[in-house]
Amino acid sequence: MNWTDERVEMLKKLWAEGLSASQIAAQLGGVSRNAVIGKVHRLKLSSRGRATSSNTRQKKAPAAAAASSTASRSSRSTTRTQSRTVTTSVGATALQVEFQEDAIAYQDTRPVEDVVIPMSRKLKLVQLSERTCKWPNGDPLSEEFNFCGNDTGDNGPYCCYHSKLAYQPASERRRAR
DNA sequence: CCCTGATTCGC
DNA sequence: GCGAATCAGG
Repeated sequence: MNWTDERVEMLKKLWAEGLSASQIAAQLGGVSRNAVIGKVHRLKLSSRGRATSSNTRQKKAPAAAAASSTASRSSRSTTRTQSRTVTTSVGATALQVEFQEDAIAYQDTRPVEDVVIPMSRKLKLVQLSERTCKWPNGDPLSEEFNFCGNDTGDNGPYCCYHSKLAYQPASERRRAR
């Protein structure tokens, strides 16, 4: 994936908007967070406006590591097999997702159905990791679409609440809702 | 642990 | 120029 003008502009825009590198990477698609950061640096538009005054990097010199041409990179124990398949239509006709820097508010105070309706973190389709609830809210085609995003805490792909909804045992069913 | 940006350096 | 690996911090 090469950096076309469009992509670069998108990057600048998103970066200026204050989105994190990973979010930008996800939105652009085809690039990693690191790629974005690297590009940002090359474009010299780091710091994002704010003077990072307290930034006096330079600590370690991994030169030694570089010397080892052998694949001593070892391996990350964590499985990076996430399914970043967020294909939210990028077709020619289908317009890009565009986040529109919408106000991420909306805290509808539902009449509490039974237990407790946890508030979703209203995450865009980004920032979802192995531990964030992937329960979708709303219409995927809508701009309002978002994911719960709460911590899953060993409940699989969903948070505590949503995993119950998702895997209703048929027995515990009925009262819910 | 998860995430963030920052830096280095082989390609 | 690019970006993975790595570092450092929250």
